Amino acid sequence: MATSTPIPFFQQVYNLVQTVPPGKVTTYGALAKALHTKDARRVGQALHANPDANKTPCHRVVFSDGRLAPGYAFGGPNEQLRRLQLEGVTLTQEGKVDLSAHLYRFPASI
DNA sequence: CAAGTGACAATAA
DNA sequence: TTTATTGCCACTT
Repeated sequence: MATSTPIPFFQQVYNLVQTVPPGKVTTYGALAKALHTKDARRVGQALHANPDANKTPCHRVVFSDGRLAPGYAFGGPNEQLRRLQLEGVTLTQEGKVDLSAHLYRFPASI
């Protein structure tokens, strides 16, 4: 039968980000790989279009360098940084997330 | 329908 | 080392 509705790419991003546990972070590129795509930009677009930050921990998503996003949609990058610290994420002197300690690994596939 | 837009990442200089 | 450029693709207008 058919009629199976293909899940929009954005929705898959939200769904995947929601699987990231607190105290852990992930990168745009990692999310893109988990979705079998090459563009981390689509992931960022989805998070920016994020309708509900309370359901989508977009603050747990950082650059491949471990840096925070340039424009957090709900209070600025400062808010994102604060949430990470509240969850126990440690930052380096450069203000970057310690990916070596908090980078989350996704399950086999989605 | 076509063009524009964009929370990135990798490479070049 | 930092800055600039390119590639890439789904969503919005």
